[in-house]
Amino acid sequence: MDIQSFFPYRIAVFSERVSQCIAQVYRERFGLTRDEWRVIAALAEAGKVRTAWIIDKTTLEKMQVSRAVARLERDGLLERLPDPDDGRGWLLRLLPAGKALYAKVVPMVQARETFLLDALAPDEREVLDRALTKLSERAEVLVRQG
Amino acid sequence: MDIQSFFPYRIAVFSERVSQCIAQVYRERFGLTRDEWRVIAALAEAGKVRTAWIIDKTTLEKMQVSRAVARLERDGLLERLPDPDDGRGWLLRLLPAGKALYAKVVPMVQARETFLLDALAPDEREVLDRALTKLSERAEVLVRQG
DNA sequence: TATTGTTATACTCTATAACTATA
DNA sequence: TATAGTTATAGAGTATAACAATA
Repeated sequence: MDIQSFFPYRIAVFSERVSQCIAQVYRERFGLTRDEWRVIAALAEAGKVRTAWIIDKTTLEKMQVSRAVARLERDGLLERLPDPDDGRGWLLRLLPAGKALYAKVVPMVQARETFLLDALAPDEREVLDRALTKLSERAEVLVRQG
Repeated sequence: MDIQSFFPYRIAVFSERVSQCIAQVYRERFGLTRDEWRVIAALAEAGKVRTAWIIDKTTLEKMQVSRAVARLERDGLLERLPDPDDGRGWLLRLLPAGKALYAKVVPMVQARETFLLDALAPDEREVLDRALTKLSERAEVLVRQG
């Protein structure tokens, strides 16, 4: 077995590199952690939502979301409102400072995504898209079966 | 921007899931860390090599390799021999216990890789392969330019 | 003076679970 | 009894750089 052609290894190295491209923007230029960035990105498209919705959207654990939200609230980027439908939970909403930050980050990371994907022809992009979906389903099967 | 269709996010989630599939084998069943597994896998195909070669093959930092090697040596899985060509370095080689461990892990992780890739038709696999290579090159450009 | 590999240190991240308040 | 979210804590991983030995 050649590790460098082993698919899971290739994906891990590739993913690390792509993540670094994006992290250079949200971390180095805007001081956000990955979790904070994900919470902001999820909130920006949502308006006002419950924590559980964020957890689902971002693929983060409730604990990670809890901590990221605490930091973002402390920094004045979002607010937590009591949930009228469930006294245990909160509704989360970006504040103007959070929206402004998001508006600055998005074009930069989207430019990077575009630069990456421009390496592919439209039909290659389609195949890649479907391949990721199919592989992801199979990976989930394996993870679940242990 | 919808985070769930943002390519770097999709790749990160996908990669995490695939890594988990493989880690279930080498970590949960054989007690290896990711770095230890990479060092063993690289060594297994190489025979006797210098540390620098491992660093190159595994995409790990010299410090991570140094620590993984120290643990693997302590556990009797590999040995370090003085490098006759360079008194600063070492030659690394798997011991029988290391080879035996590798021989047990490989079929299991390869079966998982096969199960994943069987989701794709041969031509899809080719496109995926080329796409990863092209995207990876572009990502490296971005990482380097900062 | 540069390079190989080790060690130190502080920091972040992760995983598990206990805990509170409410349903 | 179960669930939403918080907190505690210990362990693992990460990043930076200092360091000794050798080139």
